[in-house]
Amino acid sequence: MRPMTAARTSSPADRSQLGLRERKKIKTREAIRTATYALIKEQGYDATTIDQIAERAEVSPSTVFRYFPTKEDIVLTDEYDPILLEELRSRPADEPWTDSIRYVMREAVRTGVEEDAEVARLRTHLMVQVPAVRSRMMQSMSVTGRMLCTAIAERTGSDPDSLEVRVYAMSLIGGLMETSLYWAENDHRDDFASLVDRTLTVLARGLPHENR
Amino acid sequence: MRPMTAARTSSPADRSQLGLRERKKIKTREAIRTATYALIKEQGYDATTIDQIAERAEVSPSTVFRYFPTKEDIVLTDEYDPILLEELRSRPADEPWTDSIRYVMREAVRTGVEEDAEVARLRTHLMVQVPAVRSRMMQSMSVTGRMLCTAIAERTGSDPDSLEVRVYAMSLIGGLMETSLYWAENDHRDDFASLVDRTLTVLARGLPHENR
DNA sequence: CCATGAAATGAGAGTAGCTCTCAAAATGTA
DNA sequence: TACATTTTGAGAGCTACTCTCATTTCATGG
Repeated sequence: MRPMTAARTSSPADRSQLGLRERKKIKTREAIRTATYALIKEQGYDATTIDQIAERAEVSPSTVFRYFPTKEDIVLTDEYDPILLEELRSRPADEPWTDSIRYVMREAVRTGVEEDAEVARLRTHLMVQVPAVRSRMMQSMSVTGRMLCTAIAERTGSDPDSLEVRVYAMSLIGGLMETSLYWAENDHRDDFASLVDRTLTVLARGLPHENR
Repeated sequence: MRPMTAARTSSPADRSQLGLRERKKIKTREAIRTATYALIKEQGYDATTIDQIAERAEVSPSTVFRYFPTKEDIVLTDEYDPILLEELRSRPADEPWTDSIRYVMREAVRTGVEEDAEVARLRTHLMVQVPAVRSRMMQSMSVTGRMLCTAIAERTGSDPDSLEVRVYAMSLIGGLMETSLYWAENDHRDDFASLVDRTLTVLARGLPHENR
């Protein structure tokens, strides 16, 4: 999951371990991202072309596509899923697993937003503004959903491919997606962690105070 | 909502009422859709170009884009939302609204699949196979989600823009989306209405038989 | 330190979705 | 039949994205 978090650049400690080649690749990746963010802030998403990004990052357009499959991915890509899965597995086995999910989600959100609040805001903002970005986000969320399925199945001893587990996971994803949009639409005024908390409560107990 | 239903072509009775112009427009629209479905069945989605579609439908490529904003829309577009909203409003006020939703969803699904089972299958199949189609579907589902927000808010007297209502609606949408995918991935062997029933149960009561 | 192999990059051509403009054709109306 | 409006076609143009191939950059063993 990566509701709207910053890039998880490998820590500087690791980087000096790597060969010149690897380090250069990381630098290029960052250069492209940085250039993209800057250009989008200046001109908006649609007005920013790959050629412009390439020029500012001082690479060729070909290279941009070598690093990122699509324009949306430059803004969004990150790999939080394995970390999330790891954390979910490391929760005590006797903890009710809905609590585990709540804990892990809150944790993921916290580190994500804290790491680079500005990028988090830009990303959610683009999710609201640019349909292509929103779509790409949903797509990556659904990958996270499949991962959640395996985690939930492990924990509950059920089949990860069963309709029930899949529906549960995707409803969770859908809810969290909407939470991100809500946050951005309200100009990031709310505390995102609290919003996530409320979301998980709704998902667990349904809408409050109504004739259900 | 339109989980994977057929085109709602206006009934023939209405059509003769319209002028030549309107009738021709409807015919063109249908020709483009028919051509697209046929070509996709022959060659697959990606291999089918707009030019081919235009040629088979005997219109110019420009006209194709005049009728459908994107290629995905040729496969997916329909407007069931108003009907869904209408049906939801016509449910008795004292019925628990979760029951109303269950009833309306089941009804929508039933008419949708019955209307043209083959198209329903093709659509869900494409949702699984083609990321662009899936994305477009999710996008249109989220529109349905907003509509659901107003309906739920009407019924429960809550704010349609509140986080809780929005999260609830989108988790519903996410769950139903996954149901469609599940149906297609299992080669449409299951009875779709039953799947929807199970989905709504999960959403209402969570996963069964587990340590929650 | 250099030669050899591998990996990364750049240049460029090509495809297809999609937009926009403008003139021609089809249709409704007086 | 003549005029006004709507619909269509033709075509130019933009951009994301793919693929190929030559060139450059780095790693490594002698």
